[in-house]
Amino acid sequence: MVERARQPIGRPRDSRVDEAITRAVRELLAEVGYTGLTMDAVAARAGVGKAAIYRRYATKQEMVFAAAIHGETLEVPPDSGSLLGDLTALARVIVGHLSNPAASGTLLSLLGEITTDPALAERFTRTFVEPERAGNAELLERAVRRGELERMPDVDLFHAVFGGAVLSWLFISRHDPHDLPERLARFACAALRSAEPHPPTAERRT
Amino acid sequence: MVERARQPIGRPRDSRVDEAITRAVRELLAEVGYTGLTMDAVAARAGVGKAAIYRRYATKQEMVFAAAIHGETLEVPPDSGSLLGDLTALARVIVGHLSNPAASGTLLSLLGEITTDPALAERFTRTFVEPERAGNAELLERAVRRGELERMPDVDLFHAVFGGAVLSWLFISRHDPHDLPERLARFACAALRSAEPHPPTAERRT
DNA sequence: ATAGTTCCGGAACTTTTCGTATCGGAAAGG
DNA sequence: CCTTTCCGATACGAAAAGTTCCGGAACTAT
Repeated sequence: MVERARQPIGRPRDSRVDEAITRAVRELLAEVGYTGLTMDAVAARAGVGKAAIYRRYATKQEMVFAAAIHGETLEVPPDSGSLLGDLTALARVIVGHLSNPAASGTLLSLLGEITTDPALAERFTRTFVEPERAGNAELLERAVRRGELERMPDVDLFHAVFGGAVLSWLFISRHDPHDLPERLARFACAALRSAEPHPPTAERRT
Repeated sequence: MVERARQPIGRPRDSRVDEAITRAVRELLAEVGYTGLTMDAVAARAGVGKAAIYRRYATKQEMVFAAAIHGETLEVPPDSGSLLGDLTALARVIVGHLSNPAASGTLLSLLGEITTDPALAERFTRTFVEPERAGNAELLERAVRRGELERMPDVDLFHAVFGGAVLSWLFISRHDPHDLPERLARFACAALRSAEPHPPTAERRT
């Protein structure tokens, strides 16, 4: 009853095959999109057999998801000394990631699939959404500690506004992103600074 | 040589077939999503032959696009008397439209396709994005005329922020939208009101 | 009325793609 | 040496997109 044989026996998997598959998926996603991507094309470009792919991923959906999130953690930008500077840097990080054609095409196609697949939605939330929300919260906490903000803002709302604005700017309006970070950061900064419960009529003042 | 026969001859198209196809597409999009939608399923549910579909739309993409935007013009909410009220109403309209499972699934899947199809992207912009941006501009102009805003804000940025925030809230964060309109309107209103080029140091004053 | 045109639902057909299975061979452990 | 698992290659069945034909119906022009 002692579970001992933890190391697998048999020929081990070739890590170069993993890398070739991931690279092929990303290239093809950028070129032909999610619906245009075929398993045979992935196998051909990666120079592997289809069996090698299905040994790793059960479905095309799973393969694409894995390739899309492979090491794609948005890092929190370093403390710039001001909320406006931090927000500008954050916007630049998001724009940078979403400007990658492979990542953007994958993200949008995945969003379409998510509406009908609760399990995929759950994984997406844990892998993508939660870490980014936590990063945003950290950035806002710095501003509170700095004294730029009196209290902690509505993190959920800020997260939706900031990420959603970049998403909409790039993929719905399809504008040039070159000066978006400055404009968006100024907009968000203004909103956060004047986040008083009741604006002009100061009914309660300690 | 006189071009006279402008009215088509032969059996006219049955408008009930158009309606049945559109309804079937929307129902199926909500149930199985874009990639899960098949032409055979549309034909079966609509109770029509596939030939009737292909007589109207050349491709699946075109059919879905047509069904998605069928009379889906976001109307500008009536003047509520204040910018905050107008923004809350606008957010409610957007949330209402995007909460429809058929419309939301369609929109997201379409976004994924758009990344690899410039022609589709162009049509999407003209049909969806431009009218909504114009509606936002009208709403902001009311606030300027009312005196709530000193000058016209950055409409492109506002449009991306407002729509993008709802999009992200619903489909990326996947939160409950019931109190989003109020929170988002307050956030955006605060940003718009304090949109001064240089905040405290009033260097130029006429 | 009748001929010509276009529509209708239904069904057969071709091509493409997903996912599985099978093959000979290679790389690891027992 | 033997078992297991991997490898690339290929073949296969099921499903689905898109095309095409059918017999019949509806509408226009003559």
